[in-house]
Amino acid sequence: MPELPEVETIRRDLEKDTIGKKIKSVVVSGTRSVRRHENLEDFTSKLESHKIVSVSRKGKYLLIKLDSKDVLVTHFGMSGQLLRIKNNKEPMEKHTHVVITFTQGGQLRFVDPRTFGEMFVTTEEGLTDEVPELAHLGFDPLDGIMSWIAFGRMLQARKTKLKPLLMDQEFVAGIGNMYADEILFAAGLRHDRSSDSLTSQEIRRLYRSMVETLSDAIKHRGSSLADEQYKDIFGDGGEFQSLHKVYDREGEACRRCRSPIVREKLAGRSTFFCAQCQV
DNA sequence: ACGCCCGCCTGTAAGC
DNA sequence: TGCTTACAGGCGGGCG
Repeated sequence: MPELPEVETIRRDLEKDTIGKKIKSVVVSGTRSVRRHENLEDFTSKLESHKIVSVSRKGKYLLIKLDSKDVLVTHFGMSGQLLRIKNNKEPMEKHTHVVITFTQGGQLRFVDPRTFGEMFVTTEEGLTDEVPELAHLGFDPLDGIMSWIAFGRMLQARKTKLKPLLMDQEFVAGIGNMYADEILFAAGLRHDRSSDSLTSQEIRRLYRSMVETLSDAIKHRGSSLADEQYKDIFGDGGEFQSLHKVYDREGEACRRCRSPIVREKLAGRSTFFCAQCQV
């Protein structure tokens, strides 16, 4: 499940190797991955014969900007992958939904078994005017430093449980179920603590844990778990899962206090935490 | 405003 | 062994 660290890893790799490339053709199969356009022609024609000028990211959204001022937006959902293919003749992976071929040779392929992900093209202005999910995104935790006082005010302004708040893309962009658990462990805070109950020390710890956990995860090229199948553009997994403190470690010893990691179901989602270390 | 549930999907794994 | 069922979750929408 690509969250901020995984999308950032994809972004950095694409930036190194697709800028300046010109799109020759785009082939879409099925109706699930490109669903915002009235017709597929509208999607493909906005991409074909245009050059990639930059690759950026907002939260979990990948933004590939073109020389036409249009932007190809990719959201990975649960199982989306963007694969950089050097040889166009390589056999298609199952669940390949979009194939972008470059004039210089090579392809980008969007593969997505669960089809929660999507691709669409909008204008640069459209990112803030026409796509509410993007326009309403909260701050990016790695995009500049926020004072912990400002962060504390934001927490105070809400009276909600910490975990759902961290996962609220309108509050802070890019954190999903997995990194929310890791961040809360690092901060020593329980998932169900109310956001307006934190001491100033806890606010600082939460802010620092958020930035450090996400940065560390990027250094290790994200997390790949058995069933979530995150892969980078080369088809390789990340390395951060081996450094997880709580996520997917039910019953295993807490790396800090040795008590078993607890798993709870909340709103249909798994939450992993240490009942000793998190208060 | 908040918390929770559902539906959308398919691959994997547990259960019978 | 083989079938069926449960489970994983991002996110929008709906409900209490």
